[in-house]
Amino acid sequence: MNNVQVESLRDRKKLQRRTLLIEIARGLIASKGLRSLKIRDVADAAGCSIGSVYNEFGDFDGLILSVNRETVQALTARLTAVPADDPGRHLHRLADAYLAFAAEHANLLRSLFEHRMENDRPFPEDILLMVMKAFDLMHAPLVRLLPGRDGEEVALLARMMFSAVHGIISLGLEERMVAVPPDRLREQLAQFIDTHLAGLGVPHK
Amino acid sequence: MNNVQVESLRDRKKLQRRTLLIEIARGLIASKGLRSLKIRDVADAAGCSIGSVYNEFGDFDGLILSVNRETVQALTARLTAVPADDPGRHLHRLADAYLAFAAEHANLLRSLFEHRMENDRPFPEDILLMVMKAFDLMHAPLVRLLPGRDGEEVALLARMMFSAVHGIISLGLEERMVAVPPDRLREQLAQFIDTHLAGLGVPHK
DNA sequence: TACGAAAATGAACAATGTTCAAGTAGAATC
DNA sequence: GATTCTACTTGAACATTGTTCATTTTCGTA
Repeated sequence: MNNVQVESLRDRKKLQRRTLLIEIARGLIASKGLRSLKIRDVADAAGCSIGSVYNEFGDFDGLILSVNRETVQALTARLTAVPADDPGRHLHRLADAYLAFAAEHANLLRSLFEHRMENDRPFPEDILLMVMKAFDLMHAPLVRLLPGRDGEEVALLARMMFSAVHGIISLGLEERMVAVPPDRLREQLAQFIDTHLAGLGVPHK
Repeated sequence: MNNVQVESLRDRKKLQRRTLLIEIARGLIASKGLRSLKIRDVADAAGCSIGSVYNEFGDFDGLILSVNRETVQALTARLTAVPADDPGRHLHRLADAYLAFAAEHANLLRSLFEHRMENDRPFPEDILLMVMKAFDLMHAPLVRLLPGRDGEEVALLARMMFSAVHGIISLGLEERMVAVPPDRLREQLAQFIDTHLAGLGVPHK
């Protein structure tokens, strides 16, 4: 069997529209929040019928998940691009990058972390893995900063630090809860990481 | 004017039903998640009409907010009841209490933090204040542990620590993201607080 | 060109939040 | 106790929005 398919006109148009639909949905979520996203608005903006959206994504959740998938990909790409020179600086930069992404795409990140599936359907494995991979990015620098410590301990520590940073950022940016200005948040995150590293016995430069 | 109203039969029934409706809505949110809450289910379970729910809460958001209001009250009560003897132990107990509450009422806490209002309506002031007050509970022990430090600095630190604890717990309990067992989380939180205090220069007992 | 598979369509349906005209029950007045 | 008035209750009807599917259209292939 030949898996190298010739890209037909049909395939090209299909992919093009899929991309367009995700693009439109992302724009709507980003600007007005997940709760305001409507299938009909997406279909209208894309100039196609509601049925085509269903044909492409199965259901509403499918569309949302496709947007969320790309969100976590974009986040991971951004975090992965952070230079990994000095491990201490690496941690700070990871936190900064996360903050910048969260500030720019607050609603998209909320959609990723807060969206619940209909009827307890399982959360897609691939998105879960990508989130885990993002969580793990603090692992490498922590290993370098804490040589000799138990491997699993450091892994848990990495996940915990990431969760802490996530909490500080997501509550910090929550407008309804008197948001801290991003610059102020940036300082706080830096202080948080320094303090925590000091507590772990890492000498400060 | 006399504000001491005689409690009429009408008032008593009204309050009784209001309480019942909130009770039912809370039970449904707690057991099946906010997304599964339906006005008709609530009205049916309470043995009244849909219209009466509207009459009492204005709209769907009103009902949800009433449940959330009681959730934050219950949380605050629980955190306030924590003994405040030694400031270090106080911090640990606050985190433990938060964890216990979150583990017992995961869906209610999600409803409190994740529910978005329709059409950008403002978040109710009183709930905001109660959440802020809960955040502030870490302030007093930190002041005792860090005498001589700038007041505003400590206030920000308290909010940051609370946010970090919130992040560790809420991501840690997220089943879809491979939840950490509560006992394991408890250890991690204790370690987190100890490490952070050490980093702040607080001598460990 | 003719045929068949795949996709697109949108009317109809289902679920669910919301409104409101009409009815009912409790309070107030006599 | 009867009457009147006010406030509450009701549920049918409506509006919004996710979902389905028979029909039509489009595209690849023989």
